[in-house]
Amino acid sequence: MAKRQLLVTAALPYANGPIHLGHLVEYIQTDIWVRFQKLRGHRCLFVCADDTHGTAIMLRAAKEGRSEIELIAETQQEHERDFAGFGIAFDHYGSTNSDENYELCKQFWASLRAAGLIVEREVSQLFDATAGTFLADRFVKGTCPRCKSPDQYGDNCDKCGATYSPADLIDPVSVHSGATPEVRSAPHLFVELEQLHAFLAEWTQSGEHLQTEVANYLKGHFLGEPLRDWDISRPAPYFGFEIPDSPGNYWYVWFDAPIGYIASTWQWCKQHGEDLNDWWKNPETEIHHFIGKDITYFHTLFWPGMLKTAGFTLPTKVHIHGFLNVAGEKMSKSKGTFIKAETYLQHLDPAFLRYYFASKLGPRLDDLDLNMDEFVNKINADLVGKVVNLASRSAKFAARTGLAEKYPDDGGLFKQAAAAGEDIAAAYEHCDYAKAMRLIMELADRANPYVENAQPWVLAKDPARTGELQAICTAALNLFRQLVVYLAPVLPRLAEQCGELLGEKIEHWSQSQEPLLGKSVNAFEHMLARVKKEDVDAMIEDSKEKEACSTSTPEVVGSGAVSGASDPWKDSAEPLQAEPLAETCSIDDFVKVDLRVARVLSAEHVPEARKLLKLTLSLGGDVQKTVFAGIKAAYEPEALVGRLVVCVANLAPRQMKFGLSEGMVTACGPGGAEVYLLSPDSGAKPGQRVH
RNA sequence: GGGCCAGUAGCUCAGUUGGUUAGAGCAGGGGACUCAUAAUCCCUUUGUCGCGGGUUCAAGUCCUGCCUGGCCUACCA
Repeated sequence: MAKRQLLVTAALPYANGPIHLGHLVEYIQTDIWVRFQKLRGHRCLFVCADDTHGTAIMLRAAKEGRSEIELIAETQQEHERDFAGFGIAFDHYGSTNSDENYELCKQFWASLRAAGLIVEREVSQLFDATAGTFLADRFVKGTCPRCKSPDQYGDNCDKCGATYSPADLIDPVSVHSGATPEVRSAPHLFVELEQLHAFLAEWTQSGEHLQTEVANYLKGHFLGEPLRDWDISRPAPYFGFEIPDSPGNYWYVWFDAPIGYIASTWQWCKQHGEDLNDWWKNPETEIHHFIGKDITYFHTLFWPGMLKTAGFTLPTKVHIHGFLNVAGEKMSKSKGTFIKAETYLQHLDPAFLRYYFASKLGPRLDDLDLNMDEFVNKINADLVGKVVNLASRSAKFAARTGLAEKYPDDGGLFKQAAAAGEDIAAAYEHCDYAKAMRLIMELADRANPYVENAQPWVLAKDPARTGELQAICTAALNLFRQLVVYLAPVLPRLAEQCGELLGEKIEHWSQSQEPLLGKSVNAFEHMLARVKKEDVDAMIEDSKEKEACSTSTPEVVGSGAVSGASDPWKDSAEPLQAEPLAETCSIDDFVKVDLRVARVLSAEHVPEARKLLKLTLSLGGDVQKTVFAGIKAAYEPEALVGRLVVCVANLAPRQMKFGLSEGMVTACGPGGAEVYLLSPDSGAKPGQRVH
């Protein structure tokens, strides 16, 4: 087989938070692929780095009263510790805040300028004079200019769906300081990506570089119309690199982040006396990016465009995966399913998660689900019961005899499993780890009955039959070792332990093709402990507690912080953080809103609507209102009929696709299935005003 | 509304270019063994292959319409 040269990257984690299990899907997926390629004898370099620039880092550092440099150094240390804990073996882990990255950014920039892709335009943006910074759209809140809903973000209204610029908001407020921002205009630099349209259409649609569903997505959503200019600069103050020919302006974090892939490679090259061009300007080198579906846009349009313009090698493949759900739902801090890497490692063996993810990961970008019962079962049944059991049931005997000189008749098992190697390798190569694990476990399923039939424990009692015993154990341990070679990309620690047991390191895929003979066998030591459900439960419990106390402090915006000392409920600070307090309003402002108790007379599904229920409310007497409420995911219509709710009774009626909505019912919660209607205490009567 | 994916045993899934009687693991039931981490082994129950049409000698597999779920996107709130 021709030796390939591969450069592999995983997405750069942002230096603004800890690694959690969702991140680890990607790093484990990538690490397995890299280990597989190395095991196959290819030259493979795995680089990554912390993504360190941008407004979020700058503001957090300010809030914590320290420098950005200090913050990103500390975060990077934590990230590297967590990755090491899960056996993610980067060849180099850098930072986007490096000299090499700045140097490369300048090169890319010069190329973009030379190609005539950069244009300058004035952009009006809200400016927070208190915090001294321009405000990205999501850092401004205010009242929607169209439907007058309060507390909307600066780019669009999640009540009426209007899109607008933050300057259009009524009574805008900076999320950072609570100050009223002012409109300031500043020159911004844009990349005219449309000039590369033909190239990007060809590159994305060639069928070679992207999963088909991704190619279709891009075709349908972006490439069908002119590509929009990309605003690539941010005015000072901004934590990042200043643009050399545009003083006072900084490259937007998404410009320098992917360049960090190259910068990290360069740092490795410097340390190892290699030439960067051999990796990034060499058509023989394959470049593979592993990313999550949320950053598809950047890696499949901007990034290839930048690489093409600057004369670097384009990615051979961009491998895109889905998100992680836990117990069938999005990870939730309050439910303890938002599990940090660090927390996991306090309770469970990283090998478990590596194997579990491997058994679930396919080549598509479907989301995957971490189901705790399945997790426990898979580890115990597959790894402990099937694979490791082969060694633990035969190694004790074999320690006495050593491995035979000649491989015994095992009914063709070793040969069959060796022949399966190419299928397993192909599954790894195509990122179909679920298939690879399935194939490997099929082999394991055949190995245990062999031992069962051979009854080594009977032979062990008869000294005259030591030769037979040795033969059986030689087969059993070789079948075990063969499985471990196939599993080595997923379970590197198990591969090491197998190497220690049999006195020969596992270093190459080809070791699965020939049995190991004539070696002594060391004393068997436990390789994997069974997973206990209690440990899993404890981890989840721990994730809940951690969250409750860790968020009470500095990040709460505008909190008159409740003292934590006498708070027996330990309510999380998350909801308030997710939606900071609105600007102070006067009593006069408040009385404009006429809240009334209302009884739900009827509630029905609106067949064409995804989120809406149609409610008929009574305000007493014969006053009724029809209201469309976005609570379909949370409530069954039948359950609402007869109950009292609080409605906004003087809201301007609004024509919706499905009819006229004459008010709204009050509810709280993040949305989706988590919506909680307000109810008055018993005794309230429809029509009464809420004061 | 548009795009993509999925729907096969109680659960998780396999099923290659259409080709015998649709499979595996787990769970359930019965038994065996005791080398092994209450591990293992043998036997065993369960299927309108989401639904309806069509192509074909032959459809889980191909085509088409529909239903359900997921993700994305848009619109409307």
